[in-house]
Amino acid sequence: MRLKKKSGYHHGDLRRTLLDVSIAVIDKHGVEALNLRELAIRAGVSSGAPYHHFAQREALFAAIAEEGFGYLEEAMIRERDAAPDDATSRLAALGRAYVSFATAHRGHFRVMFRGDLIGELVQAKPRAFQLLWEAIEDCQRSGVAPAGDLQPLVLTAWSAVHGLATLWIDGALPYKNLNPEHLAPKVSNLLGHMFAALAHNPPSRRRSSSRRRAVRK
Amino acid sequence: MRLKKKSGYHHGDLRRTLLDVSIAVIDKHGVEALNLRELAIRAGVSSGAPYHHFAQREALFAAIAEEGFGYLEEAMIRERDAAPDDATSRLAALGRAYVSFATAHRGHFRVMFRGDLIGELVQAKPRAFQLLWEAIEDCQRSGVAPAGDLQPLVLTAWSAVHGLATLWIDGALPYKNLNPEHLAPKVSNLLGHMFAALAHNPPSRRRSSSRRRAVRK
DNA sequence: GGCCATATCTAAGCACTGCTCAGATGTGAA
DNA sequence: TTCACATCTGAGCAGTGCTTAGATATGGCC
Repeated sequence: MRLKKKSGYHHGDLRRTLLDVSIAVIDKHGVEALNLRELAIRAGVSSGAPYHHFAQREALFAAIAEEGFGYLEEAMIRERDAAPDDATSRLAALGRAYVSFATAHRGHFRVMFRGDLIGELVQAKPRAFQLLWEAIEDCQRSGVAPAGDLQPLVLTAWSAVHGLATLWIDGALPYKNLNPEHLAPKVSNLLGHMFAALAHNPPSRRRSSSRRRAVRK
Repeated sequence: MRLKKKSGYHHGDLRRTLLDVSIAVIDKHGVEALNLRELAIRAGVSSGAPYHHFAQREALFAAIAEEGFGYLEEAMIRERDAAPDDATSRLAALGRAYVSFATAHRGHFRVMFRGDLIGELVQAKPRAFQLLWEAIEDCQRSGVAPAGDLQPLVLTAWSAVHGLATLWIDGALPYKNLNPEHLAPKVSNLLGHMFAALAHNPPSRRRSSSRRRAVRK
């Protein structure tokens, strides 16, 4: 990870190298572990050099986030268009793509949704959201999502995939020895099936069927 | 936020004060903004004093996280036991409690699930998870959750509420002017209804009903 | 009350950050 | 070849987390 050093003085493509090394470090050790001095050394350059490409640390993060949102959108579109030609499958494909992206590009994802927000430098964010929105709209049109307000549906779907990705990346899942490539399809498919089931069987129809629950505590 | 200063020298309850000030700062400005020197000043104490209560910054975070997981569990139990006496309502109550806790205690929540993991100092984490697990098990017994493997159901439910909380706290939701007290019940209820619907209408029964979707792009 | 082991706090200082800046060094166009 | 410009160097500043020697208060003991 000490890319193309063209001459002794001018680096060649320092900007790209800084991004790549940063992403690798963040992927392995988290955002807070990124150190500009060490970053410069790894890129084979002096401590002040990075500041000619990124005014502050935050600017570096913003660039990584922007790149990440682009990749995410591409991945979602790719998987959606490769899925079987029904609305439920396409929705599930978007979900799979979201989680797959997050786990395959932890470095990007961590920066994209880091809690201590940067400010809204990133504009690509809503596009992934819109893909989901459209997919669920398609589900409604096909009768495989509940009719009515879209917002709760979209929010639930997005929250589910985002939560799964986040929990996995943060190592918060109590299931050890379980890979996300296995989990993501399960959750995504379940979500698709649940939308369809609720569309065919709205809650008012089975109000009576909830029996007393079993013992607790 | 400069609590009980008993004498000039000994503080009185510096440990508690440090925790409270930290939580307030993290709530407002994020984890990275917490500065031990400024923290000491705000607590009315010299820069070295905090280290007699927390060996390192991480130890402070660990204490906050531990406290947070305790509060979370309490809140979930409280809301569950106050809910109507059917499995679906109780599951929804747990979800509401999770999101409500996160938004009402941003400081705690941010530390509890901060990406750059601390190490597994915190043992309370699995308990909130277990509450969810048991609630969904109850739903299965009452016939208001799909039969079969629990894991995808639990994972989906947890991911949904965790994702919603996370997206909200990080300010990533494209809906501005919308409060989580409104969102959380919607998503939680939807989840409960979807579990019930899928239990009554498993996917195999309506394989044929997904029609062609509408135009795209 | 007086004494002292102990917990608590102070303040100086070390190593390491993010960031700045004056000046050195290449590069490409004229 | 010349020179305006982009790029990089390296020293240095201010602000971190953390350490440590020594000062100060507290509570149990007689």
